[in-house]
Amino acid sequence: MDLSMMNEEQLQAIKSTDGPLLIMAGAGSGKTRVLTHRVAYLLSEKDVPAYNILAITFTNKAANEMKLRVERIVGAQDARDIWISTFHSMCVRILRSNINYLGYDRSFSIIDPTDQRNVIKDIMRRRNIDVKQHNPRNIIGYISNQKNALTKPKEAMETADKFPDTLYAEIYQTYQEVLYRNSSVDFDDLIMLTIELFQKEKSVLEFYQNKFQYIHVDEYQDTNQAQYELIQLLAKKYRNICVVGDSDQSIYKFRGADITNILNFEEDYPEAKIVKLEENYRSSQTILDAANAVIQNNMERKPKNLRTKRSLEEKITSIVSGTEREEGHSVVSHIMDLKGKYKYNDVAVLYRTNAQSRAVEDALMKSNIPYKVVGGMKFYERKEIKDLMSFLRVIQNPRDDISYERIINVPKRGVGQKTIDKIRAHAEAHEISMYEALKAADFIGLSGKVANALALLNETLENLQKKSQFMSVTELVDETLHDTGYLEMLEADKTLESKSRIENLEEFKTVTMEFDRDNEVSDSLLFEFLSDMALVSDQDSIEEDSGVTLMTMHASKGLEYPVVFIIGLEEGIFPSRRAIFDESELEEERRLMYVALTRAEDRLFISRAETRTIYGKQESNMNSRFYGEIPEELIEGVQYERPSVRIGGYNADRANRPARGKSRVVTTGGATSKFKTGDKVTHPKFGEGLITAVKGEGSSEELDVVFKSVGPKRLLSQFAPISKKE
DNA sequence: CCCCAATGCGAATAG
DNA sequence: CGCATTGGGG
Ligand SMILES: Nc1ncnc2c1ncn2[C@@H]1O[C@H](COP(=O)(O)OP(=O)(O)OP(=O)(O)O)[C@@H](O)[C@H]1O
Repeated sequence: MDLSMMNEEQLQAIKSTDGPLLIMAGAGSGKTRVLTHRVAYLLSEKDVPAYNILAITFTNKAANEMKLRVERIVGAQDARDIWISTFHSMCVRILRSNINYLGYDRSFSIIDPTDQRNVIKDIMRRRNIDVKQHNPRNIIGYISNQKNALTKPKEAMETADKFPDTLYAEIYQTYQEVLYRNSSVDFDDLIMLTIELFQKEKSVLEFYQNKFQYIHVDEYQDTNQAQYELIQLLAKKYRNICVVGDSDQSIYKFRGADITNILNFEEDYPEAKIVKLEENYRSSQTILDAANAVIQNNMERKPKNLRTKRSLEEKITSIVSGTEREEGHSVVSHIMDLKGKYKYNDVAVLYRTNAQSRAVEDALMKSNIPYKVVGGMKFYERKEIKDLMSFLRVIQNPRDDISYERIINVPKRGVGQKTIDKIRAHAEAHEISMYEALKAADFIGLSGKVANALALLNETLENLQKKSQFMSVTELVDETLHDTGYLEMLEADKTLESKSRIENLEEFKTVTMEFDRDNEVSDSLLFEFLSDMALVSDQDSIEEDSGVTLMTMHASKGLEYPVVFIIGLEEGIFPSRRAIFDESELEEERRLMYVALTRAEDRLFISRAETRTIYGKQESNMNSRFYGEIPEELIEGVQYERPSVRIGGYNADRANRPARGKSRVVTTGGATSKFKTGDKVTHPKFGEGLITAVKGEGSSEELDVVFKSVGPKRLLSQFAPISKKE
């Protein structure tokens, strides 16, 4: 096997096959390449059977790419039995074979996040809990946290000691019962239930422990407690565990990721070997210098320095625009300037929130530049697609009342809330599913017309269920749309909207066709299709075709582009307003900046707007502190002003001054305002403060002020007893 | 039961 | 601003 293109450390990582191994891989140091070759090395040089190898990747796309690369090195035959997948896919696979031990059907559904929300709201409604007092979002977050920490409802109830946790724990319990009755699981259950299974059925755990003698985990810094536990269990017997990660790239704390997993690896496995990959093969020295400088502002980190053989090349270009629309146009004009040197495919535009894509999209569209937006409002979130998916889920899992309720009146067959309540009551009284309950329609007390319509629906579903056993997914979709009358309903309605729905369903069939191409017809086909669909990530759906790529910085993790734009570098946007006053959240934002910076190979553009429209209101934000953390000699396109204020340890020097550059200078806050971002003010009660944002205008103008004494406050300009200092 | 218009309220990152 | 809920008339 040819390993000549590997450097010394990479070789070490590849060849240290036995025992625990921690690969601390800096950005762009070739960890993906190392992981791939390590797996290939195990197969071809160490004669480890593919059957005994597990590799966990962060996305399905990465899994498929790794599979292909391993196949290219050792041949498809030798690679066939290897498990390369994400945590979630792995768990689906394990649960599919074993979930019956936990009482769920093996045809279980993976609940859609929207349905999940509806289940929570429904539970709240039944318990007369006001959704205005308790945001379902918080409850979903609570439940997710519990599951990531492997806390069962019972335990959550016992340990909850303060409101609203006490209430949330009860909702959690009911929620879990509802899911169980529906033989449905949510994303977090996939991991938690797999662990539960392993704990309950030792033989199953032993089976997988013996199977997975060589375990690899990519992006280990972003694993959560449950995933950590799962790996611990699996690796316990053979202790051949190789984890790869970079603690500076941990950006998923908000969904439970725990950076201490990677930091404590050496304690978990005292015999662990550690290999550091610190040579970056991706970026110019300029870009790397910027990234290193920024991340150095994080206090809670082990020092590390990435090196590269590349030299100081083109400087980082700073773009300052008046509004977000102008920012979009600036980005586009810079992209046009790159014509000849780079293709559209080489360019990525990164931002903090999905909503920021809009202005860039508009500008790209006007200039006829092809582009693709990753994530955001997905194709699969459209009504017609969700309806179809609900039909398929019910066909696959008749216990899935959650999906059944969605389609029970689609197309319209005169079923309303009253009818649903009746069926539900009957189902609950007899501890059966609604679908099952309808077989006894006569006893429920429905009107003849409705009862007939529902009997027909059930018959249709039963037939489709039979068809699902021997049809391809594409065929089944066609049959479903026809038999249920869904397509007919859309065709009968001649509106543009219905036309577009039909088109979308056609489009959906290209997805099913691709799936059918790769998968044999079997009685597991529909299950696999549905679980694959549930687990697609944003990165998975990045299309290959030419165009500029727009995505959040989170979605960009692991990717690389010759040209990168980072937009919206403003306090309150990036770092996010919600992170500004919490040191550890701020460090996470900074790591996100680090990830974004290190995506770039050659050219990097950093951009901000003086004012932007947020929820219909004009706001003006200060320059992002991250901007100020990049050494100025690496940046072109901006002149700096003298440093001035310093508040709460935040170096406001360059950062808070409206920078002057290529674009043009805009006075923040508008001409009518007395105050502008960056002004130092005094307040009779709060003392000295700094204006961090000016919103709205005239009498409704609001000021965000950070006071030295009391921290952040929002004041109405008109009434605030403050005066400008200096 | 269905549909539309008015209203009111919330608001990040994601599998 | 955009979505979800709500209330009234058909
Ligand atoms: N030994 C090598 N010689 C030349 N190029 C290499 C070598 N190792 C890796 N590379 C290149 O470096 C780039 C970065 O590799 P890779 O994507 O694996 O990095 P990474 O460690 O996953 O980065 P990140 O953590 O930032 O996502 C790739 O384009 C890869 O081809």
